[in-house]
Amino acid sequence: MTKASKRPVLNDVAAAAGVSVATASKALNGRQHVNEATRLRVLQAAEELNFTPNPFAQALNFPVTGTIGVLTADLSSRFVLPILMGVEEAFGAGSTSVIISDARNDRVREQFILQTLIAKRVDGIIVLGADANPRQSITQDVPVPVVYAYTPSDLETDCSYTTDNAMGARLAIDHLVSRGRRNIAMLNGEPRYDAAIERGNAAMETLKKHGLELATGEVLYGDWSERWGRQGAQALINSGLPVDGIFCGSDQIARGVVDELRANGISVPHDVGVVGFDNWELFSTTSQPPLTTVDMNLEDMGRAVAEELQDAISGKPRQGLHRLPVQLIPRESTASVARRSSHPAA
Amino acid sequence: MTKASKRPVLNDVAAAAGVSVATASKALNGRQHVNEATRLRVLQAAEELNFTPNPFAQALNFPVTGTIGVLTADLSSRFVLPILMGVEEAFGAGSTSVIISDARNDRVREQFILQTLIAKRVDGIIVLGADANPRQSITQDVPVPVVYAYTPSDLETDCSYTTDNAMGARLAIDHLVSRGRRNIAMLNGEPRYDAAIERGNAAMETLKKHGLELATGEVLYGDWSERWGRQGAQALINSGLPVDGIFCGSDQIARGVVDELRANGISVPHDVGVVGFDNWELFSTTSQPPLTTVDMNLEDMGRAVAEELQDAISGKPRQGLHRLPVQLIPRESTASVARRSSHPAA
DNA sequence: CTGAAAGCGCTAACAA
DNA sequence: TTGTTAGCGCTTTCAG
Repeated sequence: MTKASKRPVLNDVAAAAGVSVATASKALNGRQHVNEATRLRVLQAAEELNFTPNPFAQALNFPVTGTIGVLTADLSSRFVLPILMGVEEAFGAGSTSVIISDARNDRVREQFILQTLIAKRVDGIIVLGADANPRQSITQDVPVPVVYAYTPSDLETDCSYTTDNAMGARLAIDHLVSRGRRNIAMLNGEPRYDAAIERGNAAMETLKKHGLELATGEVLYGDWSERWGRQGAQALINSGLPVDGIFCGSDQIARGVVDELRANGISVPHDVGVVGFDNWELFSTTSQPPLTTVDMNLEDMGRAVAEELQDAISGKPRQGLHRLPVQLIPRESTASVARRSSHPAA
Repeated sequence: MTKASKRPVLNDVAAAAGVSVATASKALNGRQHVNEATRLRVLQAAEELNFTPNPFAQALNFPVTGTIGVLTADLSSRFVLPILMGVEEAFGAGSTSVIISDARNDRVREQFILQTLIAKRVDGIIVLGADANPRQSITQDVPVPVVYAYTPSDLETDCSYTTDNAMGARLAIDHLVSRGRRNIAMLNGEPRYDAAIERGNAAMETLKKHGLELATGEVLYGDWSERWGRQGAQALINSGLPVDGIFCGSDQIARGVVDELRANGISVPHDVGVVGFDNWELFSTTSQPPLTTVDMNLEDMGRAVAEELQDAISGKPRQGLHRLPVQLIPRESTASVARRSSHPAA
């Protein structure tokens, strides 16, 4: 009965190459003062033995450990996942590993997780929220750099990344106007979300720049649901206003709008152009017609945050709130068509 | 300029308590042969200094490292996330940390990730797939225990957990029958998925046990979409068959069915009872009426897999394919109502 | 250019 | 019951 073959350690490599561990170490780590020939021998020995250095032993010699922690407020959130994927991608390629913990919207749990993370000696922490309203800073509770994603910190001295909601609204309105729409309404989400407010205000300002106003005089707030989209559309229809463009606070709202309009014999995009927000493909691409919408590029945000944290860890911290650019995805719900407005009908 | 205060190490605790590191170690780890009084002193010193042991130094002394790896085929999959949350919850409470890596459906990337994980000395690996079709085993490529979740391994000697699709179909059919439905059709997903086949076959068998047959003679296969749900419903209507119950392979299909039936003036559940699969709340609860559906309890699966891996790591490996029970969630789409079938109409 | 030796923080025999 | 000592696997002076 043979003993289970243990993993090779540096000593084994050194022996196989006929050198000391010290030399083997230098050779493998690309240090200088090693004869090129011996370096090659060491490298080859390591290769043959299938040697990988024990990261725990390495960590013992270095101040950084090569792991970072991600603290999510709510893993199941649709916004969190893409960001997480971006983070994962940015770090996964390199040699840092990502420990993910979900606080499940529980403050107590969050504190516990933070303790655990720092006990595990993470080099830095990413705090990942599910909405755009600022949250309480944790930076002072923790001895490592922290970067906030999506949900910014309430401290200006922290480093946060979030979405440029105003830009999204601007793009949406500009797009509708460029498609010849002049009577634009906005069906927004819940006003208790900063994201909704930012989108709403920017929409109004942008219209003003075009010398226009909202068809309804003001932004219509509701919640983020399809149901509200249907209700809102119905209300617009009932109002008798000559609305020819609707900017929605989310794709779900837009989906409801499109369905309701169609149900009332109003053609999208022929009679009314509709723009959504989020590019949640489940809704934006399966809608009939598919939705023009604003994509927040959340995976990019994940990558950006990851790089920011890397920098902070290596001693180049930045501070402030960074708003990442968004992108308009044009689809059929605002396609250019010969329209009523060019030949004003009854 | 004061030097940045280093983290306290065991030595500091020992000094503060006036004992040696050895004693301090024993005291903190609950070993015996320590005077209760000194143990208390050590504990208190540790508390005051806010000491947490360096996990890397600990790992150096133990065969296990306290980290496990999760290899996901596709992090963005709706099925993967709940399982992941279960895993996270099961481990997160304890002291093992979970490293998540997403292969993005890329075999090459998958191999790379595996190398990385074993280089990081994970104690075990969970392979998390996005569908129920067996996948190639990786167990032999890796020196640690592996447990497969959702997507089982193609090796019977591996340990896999997946959904009991047959049970789901059984529950669905039993439920429809118990609600008095006798002319049941099944609109299933894509036949290239084992999950679809298993659900389809079990549905037929269960009907047979009730002395019934599918209203259409056979299972109708399509894809997993709302669109197919609408098409299928339309086809059933056109067929003129007296269908009073429809079992759908997914909630999305069911959603399409319900919408199409309503659009044709057919009442759910009054005229036709509809059962979905997945309990994807986005669809199941917002559908009108809300859907009776089968919940796969994926978070439980995550927990089960986590425990299984724990056991395997501590030397109690199990093998074979485990099918986890599912659960019927009754909602309005099959509510009991005075129905046509009791007073057969024209 | 190479290797012996010390040490990172902790645990575990073994003495005392 | 306690402390001394020797590692775990690796990196890094510092002699040679």
